[in-house]
Amino acid sequence: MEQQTQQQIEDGGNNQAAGTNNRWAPTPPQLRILKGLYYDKGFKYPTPEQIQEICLHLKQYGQIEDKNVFFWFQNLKARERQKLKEFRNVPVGGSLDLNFGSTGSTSTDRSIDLNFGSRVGYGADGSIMEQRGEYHQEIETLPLFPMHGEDIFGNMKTTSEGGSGYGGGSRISLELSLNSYRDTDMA
Amino acid sequence: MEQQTQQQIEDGGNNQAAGTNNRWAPTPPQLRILKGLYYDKGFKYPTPEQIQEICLHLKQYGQIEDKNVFFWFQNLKARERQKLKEFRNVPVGGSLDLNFGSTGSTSTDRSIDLNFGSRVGYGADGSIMEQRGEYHQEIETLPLFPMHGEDIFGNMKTTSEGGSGYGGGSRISLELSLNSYRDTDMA
DNA sequence: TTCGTATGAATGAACG
DNA sequence: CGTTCATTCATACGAA
Repeated sequence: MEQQTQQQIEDGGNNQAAGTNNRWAPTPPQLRILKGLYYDKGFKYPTPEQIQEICLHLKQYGQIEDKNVFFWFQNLKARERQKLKEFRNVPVGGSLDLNFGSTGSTSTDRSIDLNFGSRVGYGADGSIMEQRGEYHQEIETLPLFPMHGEDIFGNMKTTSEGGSGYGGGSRISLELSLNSYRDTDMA
Repeated sequence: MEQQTQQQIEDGGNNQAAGTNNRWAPTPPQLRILKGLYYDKGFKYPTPEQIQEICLHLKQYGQIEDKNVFFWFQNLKARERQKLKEFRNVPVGGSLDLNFGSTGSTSTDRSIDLNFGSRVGYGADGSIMEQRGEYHQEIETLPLFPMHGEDIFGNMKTTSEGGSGYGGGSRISLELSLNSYRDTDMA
């Protein structure tokens, strides 16, 4: 995704250039309303329409965008969840170990679930191939798209709804497209 | 610097062994190619076969699996749509509320419009035409969610569609909620 | 200044 | 497909 998104936060007419406020921060009234919705009303899952509405109302208390409201709810939910999860394994023996609130540096014992292909029918291999000994650096003299004479179209389940009916007819154009991005600078 | 470039991507030689980091992160070349396909080529709906092909090609730029490509396209499509959804919606009353969207000042948003899905189409005047079975005109008073103070602490998921789709209801109650925090004093 | 924490923002992954 | 979850990056701010 574009990663230049979080820079200019659209001042609605009042601009201060020097990187003073790059990042939105809720004004006290905004924060009060948001918290009121979340905690008092238990309003935690606003729909996009409701996000707009909230945002619209909050605009009278300061500059704000839809995505700010969106992220605010997302973050609050996520962090509440996270805290609960970390409280669960507090040693019941004795000493309180209040290590929550840290930025994930504390090694928690959350089991990593590499559930693969659970629902997404692309049924790939699922094998985590370790990186090769040396990293394949992006070389300028990248050879043309290597002939995939192998049967790469073999183990695909094709259960995706995207099945347009054809079975690889557009391979040529895709190949060309991929090749056209060998070393263009657009990152 | 107009880009903060989420570091974490591809430590340049040795990806972490299994266990430390599970989440795939596109390397810059991979990102470049993917974005090129999506934006420049307008390639948004890869078939499973094409996903494999793309993935195979991208493997020379770092570890990657089919599902990563799959998710990448899914997420980009979803978020672009979500953005459009949040930034439209001028109140039907006719307020002079404009410049909702804003992040596009210096953004390299070269999103080439092309065949959307099969759900909504845009008229020449910018109006949105539902292409499904029926219309739904008035979006004024629709008691969507019954939250007025107390019994809301259940598990309200407020999934916008109540059957016929189209959220946008709940204006009344939300407004009330917003108004109720006009001048209360709380933390 | 440096460090730690709180939090906005981004995005990969997954659910229904 | 739209929405939600999980994890991480980035940054503002206060304490040491």
